[in-house]
Amino acid sequence: MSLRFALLALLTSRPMTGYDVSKQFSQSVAHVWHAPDSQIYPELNRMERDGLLESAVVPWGKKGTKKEYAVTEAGVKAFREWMDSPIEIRRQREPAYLKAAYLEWAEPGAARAELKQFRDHWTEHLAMLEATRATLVDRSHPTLARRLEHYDASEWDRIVRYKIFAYDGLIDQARAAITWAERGLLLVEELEGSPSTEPA
Amino acid sequence: MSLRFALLALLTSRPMTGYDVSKQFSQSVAHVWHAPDSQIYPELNRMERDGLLESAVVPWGKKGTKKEYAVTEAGVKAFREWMDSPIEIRRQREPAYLKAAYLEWAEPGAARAELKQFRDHWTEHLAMLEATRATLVDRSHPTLARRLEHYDASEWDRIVRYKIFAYDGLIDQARAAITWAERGLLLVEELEGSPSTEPA
DNA sequence: TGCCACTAACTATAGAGATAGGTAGTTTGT
DNA sequence: ACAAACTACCTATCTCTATAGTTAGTGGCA
Repeated sequence: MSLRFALLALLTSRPMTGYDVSKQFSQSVAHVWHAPDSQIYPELNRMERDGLLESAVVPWGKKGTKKEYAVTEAGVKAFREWMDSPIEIRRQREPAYLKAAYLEWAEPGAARAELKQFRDHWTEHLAMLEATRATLVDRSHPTLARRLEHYDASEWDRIVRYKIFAYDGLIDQARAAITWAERGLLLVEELEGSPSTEPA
Repeated sequence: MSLRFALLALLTSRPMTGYDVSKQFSQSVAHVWHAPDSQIYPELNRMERDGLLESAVVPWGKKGTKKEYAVTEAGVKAFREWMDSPIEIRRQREPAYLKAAYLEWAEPGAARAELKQFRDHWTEHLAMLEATRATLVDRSHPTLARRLEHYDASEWDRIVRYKIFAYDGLIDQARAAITWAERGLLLVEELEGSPSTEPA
């Protein structure tokens, strides 16, 4: 059910169309919670049906229209309630660690390639996270800027520091993943120097 | 599709009944890939249908029987192929980081409680991981011991070190999560010393 | 003999999520 | 005038996961 609250979180910064939401998602909230637009549109509909959002049809060009969603009071209440409720703990489900545990079954070349792929993915991801973190620190992040408009300047520091805190957590994770993959590469070099032997 | 390969991984150590698998899962592979038995039983059936496993009905007590699954050659082949294929990258989907980014909406008390809950969950999890890691290092881990029987003693070190490597990654993750939660608790103390003010 | 915890093996159902499409209007550049 | 890219909004389908049951035999002990 977190998708619903990720959407509420985003829409508290300003009203948006489904399209806006799906674009914003890939730039900001997605670092924290990813969703494709095939999930976003139906969920927005359901949230409107449940009274958490209200929509206004606004003209777009000559003939076109678009639907802009705004969070209702009930939506704000639901979001606050979720914020105050215990977090759901996610179960471990990460193919990389599963594979790592059985690396004796892999071709040395494949093992190396996979560890590199994993490291490179996280390196890229880390760069994105650090770039976004920087836009939070200097407050140039567009969604953040829109969000701060609703608040008194005395609150800004508090709000921004929570966002940075979230990114710091993600950055730590990414760094840990990269370090781990690099250790893995060294391990494969050490153990698979000669052609691998097969189990009996 | 990783469940299928997690099951294959486990069953390469020795043939097992569905019940064994679901028990073993919670003790070993589950640290790396969690699944409830309502997923395990149907998946084992499908794997048998697909020829990756073969089952033998063995008597149990006076009237009872049980079904023991063993990996077929096709199963070994499928497992090896999966091991050599690129890892699927999981999208970020972690409610804790989502919440952290919007902590200005939470009651200070609730924010503290959640961060503590998160930290305590990971602390517990870390203890379990470290305990399991220790049984790998001294080779007292039962599933590992059964697995090593299929291999020449010269291979043991290699196999064990990959398992330890996987656990090291999980341990790093757990430690990072705990450190992050503790930083969060300090942050909440710093920012929420006085009663929180509401957005305009 | 009766009870209880455990072993064994599921089923049913709903919701979440991934992948892959489709349709129609708008804006921009050539 | 036309194409290409972008905005807007979905739908369909399949698989994956979570939660909560069900049914039946086993082994021990009070």
